[in-house]
Amino acid sequence: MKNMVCPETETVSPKKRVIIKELLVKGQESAAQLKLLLENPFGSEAPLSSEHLMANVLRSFTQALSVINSSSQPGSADELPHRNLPFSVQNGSPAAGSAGDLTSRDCSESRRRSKKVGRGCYNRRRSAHSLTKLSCTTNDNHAWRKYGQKEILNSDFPRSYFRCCHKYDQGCGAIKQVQRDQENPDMYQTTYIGIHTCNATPKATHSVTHSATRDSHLLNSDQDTKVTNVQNYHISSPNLTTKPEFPKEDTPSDVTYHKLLDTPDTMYSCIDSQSLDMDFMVPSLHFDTDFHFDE
DNA sequence: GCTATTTGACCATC
DNA sequence: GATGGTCAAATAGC
Repeated sequence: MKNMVCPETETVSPKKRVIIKELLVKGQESAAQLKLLLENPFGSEAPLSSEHLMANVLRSFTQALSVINSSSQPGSADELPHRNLPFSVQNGSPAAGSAGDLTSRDCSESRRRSKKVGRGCYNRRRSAHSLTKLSCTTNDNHAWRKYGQKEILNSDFPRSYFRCCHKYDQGCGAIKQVQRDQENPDMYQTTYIGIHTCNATPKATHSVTHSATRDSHLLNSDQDTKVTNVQNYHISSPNLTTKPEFPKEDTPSDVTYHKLLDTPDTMYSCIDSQSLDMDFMVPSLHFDTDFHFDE
């Protein structure tokens, strides 16, 4: 959080400054409440549960970051980001799937006319806001659709590419890349790029896709009523996965094979990698997963 | 028949 | 030219 003041904030309008300040203050208050709750879980009189407070923290900072980021967008409106806004607006980073996705959709039109024409009219997402997580599971309770897999140089395991199932129906531009950890094959390195702009709540995702339906007996039988708070990040063993091995490939074809972590979607996907300090937000929390923020 | 996954090809970036 | 990200036809599963 020490780098919270981004260059973009220096160009934002006074109106936005107020909004950003309010959001940050709100987030800080929620974080403080969460800290109290965690320090004294039984004696706390906090009106909200830890997961609600966590969600509030994340929501506040996410919205603040979105406002900051949107200020760098030409023609961006002076208003709070809305969940249903097109990905390009909310995400704030043209490379974070917005330009790429939109142009890809445009290109898909021409692609129908000619297979050879229009390919490659997407942008790489290297500069997109991304978050890398190392975990024994790849499940984040979102509905993802695999769209590619690639052998990576100097890596024993291929990298799988997923995008949100609501890319086309809701324009959600969130994607993620999953790759087994080189040193510890039981662990998965998951990189989240872009943010979820879809309305689908994580729990509802099982009914969205065939794949999710197929695996819903793993997803929703008991986990989604159980795991809703941060304590569930403490996965003690990779053996918790219901499908420990992937016969055909080294990365999961569908993350829903794994036990749920029920991670709040915003935890991964709505964080500006340059300006977030998790320790500031939740100083006493410990996650089994290692968060690593890319540049 | 519909939908998700696989996989080779294409293309942008480095 | 090498590498990585994405597309889309082919295939598989329900």
